[in-house]
Amino acid sequence: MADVAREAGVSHQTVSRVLNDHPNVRPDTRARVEEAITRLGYRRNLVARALVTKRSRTLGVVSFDTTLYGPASTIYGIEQAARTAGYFVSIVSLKTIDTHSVRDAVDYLTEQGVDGVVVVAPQYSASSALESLPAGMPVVAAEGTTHRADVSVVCIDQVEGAKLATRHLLEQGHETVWHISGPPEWLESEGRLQGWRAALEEADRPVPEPLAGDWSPRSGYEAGKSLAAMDGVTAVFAANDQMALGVLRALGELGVPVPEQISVVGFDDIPESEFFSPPLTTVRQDFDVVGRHCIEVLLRQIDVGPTAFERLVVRPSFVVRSSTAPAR
Amino acid sequence: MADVAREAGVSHQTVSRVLNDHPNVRPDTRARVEEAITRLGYRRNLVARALVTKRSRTLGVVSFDTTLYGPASTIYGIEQAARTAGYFVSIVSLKTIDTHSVRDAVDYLTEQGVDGVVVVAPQYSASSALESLPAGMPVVAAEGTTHRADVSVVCIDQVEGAKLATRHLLEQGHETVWHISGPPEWLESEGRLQGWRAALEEADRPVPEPLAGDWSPRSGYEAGKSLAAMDGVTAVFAANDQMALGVLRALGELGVPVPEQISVVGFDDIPESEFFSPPLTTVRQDFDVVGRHCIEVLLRQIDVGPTAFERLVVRPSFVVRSSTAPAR
DNA sequence: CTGTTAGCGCGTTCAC
DNA sequence: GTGAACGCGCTAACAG
Repeated sequence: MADVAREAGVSHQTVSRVLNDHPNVRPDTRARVEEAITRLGYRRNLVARALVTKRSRTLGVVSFDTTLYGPASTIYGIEQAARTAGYFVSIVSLKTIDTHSVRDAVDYLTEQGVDGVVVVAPQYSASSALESLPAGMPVVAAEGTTHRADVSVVCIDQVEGAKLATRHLLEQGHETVWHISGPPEWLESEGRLQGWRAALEEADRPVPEPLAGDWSPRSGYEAGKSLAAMDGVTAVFAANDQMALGVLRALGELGVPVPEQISVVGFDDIPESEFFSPPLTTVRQDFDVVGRHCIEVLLRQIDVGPTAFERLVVRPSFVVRSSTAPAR
Repeated sequence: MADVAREAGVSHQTVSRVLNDHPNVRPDTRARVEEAITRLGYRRNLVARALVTKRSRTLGVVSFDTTLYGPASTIYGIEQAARTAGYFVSIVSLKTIDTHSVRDAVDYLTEQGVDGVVVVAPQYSASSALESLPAGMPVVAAEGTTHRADVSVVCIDQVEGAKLATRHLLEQGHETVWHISGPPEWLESEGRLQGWRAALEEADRPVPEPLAGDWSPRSGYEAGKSLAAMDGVTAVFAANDQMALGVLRALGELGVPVPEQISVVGFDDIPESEFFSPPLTTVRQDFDVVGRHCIEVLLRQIDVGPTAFERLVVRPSFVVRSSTAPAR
């Protein structure tokens, strides 16, 4: 910066003003400085800037297994929105999620001087970790829940999504709908289970015992085999598309035609679902939007202060394809 | 830090020494300082530290569409390895990849003061962007290629993987193998195309015109329909699993039995492949390992200086499942 | 409109 | 083994 100042024949302060779009700079000095900057290929040092402004313009993201479609898409949305707003994104992906690991990750990010943190926290354990976070750091939870008044939440309405799926099946004339649930520690499992049960009860239908899955195609496959062995199963709602894929595979192996004999619905609408055999009817979640909302909320919190607690719920939509049909 | 020093009755230098595990500190003073640190809940300011050491302990990652399975897994590996080594990871994911956007991303990261950059650059355009990067910044390319002597590369042997797939099909007695390729601007498309062609030529077989895909299941679906309409097609090698899924879907729709009439092989081994109908024979890439290697190489480059250029090739493996069978 | 001065929180170099 | 001074590159506050 000193070099640029010398080159342009001004003080380093003026260079700083040009860099920060300060109004009080004469156009021609500004031009001289800008020219010097490009001539010297000068890049400012954001670390030094962060030291004095106490703002690093970096946001932290803590997530569990960024390899999964949901987290990956959410983070993508976060990153795009953050960069557009001029922020960097520093990521920590946890293999095991518990109160300590989330706390540690946030501490770690805090040392680095992040201005705020998004915790992608679809598990109860992660959500409870939110409770113990140090106050003062702006935090928003994506897909989480919390009792704290100073932590904002952005999430997709899981209950509504499950209702959409279940009602669709009921409208097709199915007597009831079986459910393959996700792992119990996930909020999304709980929400989908609730929505499914509520839709069934609203329609006065029997509520079968849900089958426990773990999000993996394999668990869906096992559940699918169990279902095929039972009597009277005509409609299945799997808590995600991977498990629905497993169901499709199991039924295919056993020669049970889908959707003729059994209708199947998933949840997520991963890019592959449209090309499953048969193409999967599913609930679409717009993770991108969730990511963008997270950044909006977080930046607002950073800028206007901790008063601006918000809770944003994104509505899912329903995609009908060929894995569902009217009951015979 | 001043507070801690006061609390422990020492100077802030001594606190700094304790924090950095400096040997010249008496055990009891060290204990006093450590106690003061925990009592005050002190966290050091890494920004200030970075300013004076000129090391931010942050690594940058530039990637295209982090939603895709390959990049997401690679980045996961990178993040794990980096954090283990005590580094932060700052991510930039590009929606369009060209020389300028990659350059801009690296510049952006440079301003932030990253100690090194991993460019996940499976496209030619990204690779060519590597050529124009400013010298001095340690850079490693994951899945890229470059003529620069100061940029290390870590990649998976695409040619070998394609040969594995093609030879497997040939060994099953198929006369030749058809290929659905990825988009031409991707290095991986090129490598897989080459490997497929080489394996065919080695065995003195006719080389059919490849069908152009774009990685999406839809493009595989279209290609599958074309293939079904042709005579004598008994074996297909799709350049990724998503396109293979599309092929499976198209053949299923048309009533062409897989693998009885047509055998299908994919590439990547995404978690879903095992549960396709039928389960997909495919080439497995260990993205995790690639990510870890990238960090190893990058850190070596940062520590020992720019002399340590390396090129690391990871071998893919082959997974036989039920989508391939002997030719009739 | 522009320059001067001070200091952000730390590590490094020297004294002691 | 420990402390005092100095400076990393920048912005804020004030002076001119």
